[in-house]
Amino acid sequence: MKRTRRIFAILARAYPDARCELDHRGPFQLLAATILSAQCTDRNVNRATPALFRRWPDAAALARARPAEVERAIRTLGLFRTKARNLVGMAQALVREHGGRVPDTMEALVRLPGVGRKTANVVLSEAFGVPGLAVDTHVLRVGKRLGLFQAGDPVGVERELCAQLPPAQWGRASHLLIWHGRRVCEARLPRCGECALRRDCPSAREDGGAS
DNA sequence: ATCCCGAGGG
DNA sequence: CCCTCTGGAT
Repeated sequence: MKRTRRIFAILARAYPDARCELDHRGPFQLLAATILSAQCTDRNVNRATPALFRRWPDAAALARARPAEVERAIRTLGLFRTKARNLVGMAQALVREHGGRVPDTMEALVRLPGVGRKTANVVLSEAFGVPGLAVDTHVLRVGKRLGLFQAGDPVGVERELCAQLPPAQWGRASHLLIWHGRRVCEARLPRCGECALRRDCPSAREDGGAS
């Protein structure tokens, strides 16, 4: 759809620096950092990862870690019990089934503990250059306000957006929507007054809010 | 009080 | 569809 492409062109101009904000070195650390990013800000994640990766730099090391030790390293992130269990389980699965390497297919990634479609698409597009559109709460909210899709579920949204954009743009499109959702098109208080898409958004309101 | 770049389970 | 897991930031 032409409108969708125009919207992403505007976003690309507005946010030339939009990118994955998780600090990482290579596919494994990206995967780990992305798992940690659930329900907490990437700023908090980036504060915890240096010590985490210094101690457990790869899958082989993390696979042998004691979950309680990992919990202590990520305690400030919230959901630390679940995340620690998933990190160690993910690392063990990598060692057991993939020789300690991060797989580069959606099927293999979503089979790892704690890895869903969103995380898998981040890893695919960021680490492997495989086109993947990551749908999170921001993508859902911002896209709905803009009227970019009909679906209300992540899989349906992913399918619709992918159909409207060339594969080479899928990864970047994710970042642009997330970036915009965090900075301007916020959940409670969308700042329509300073939104680059004001003229193109059906939900934009003059008083600075959106539906 | 409420939210944060989710995933798993009922 | 719903719920739970979690603490830090605001």
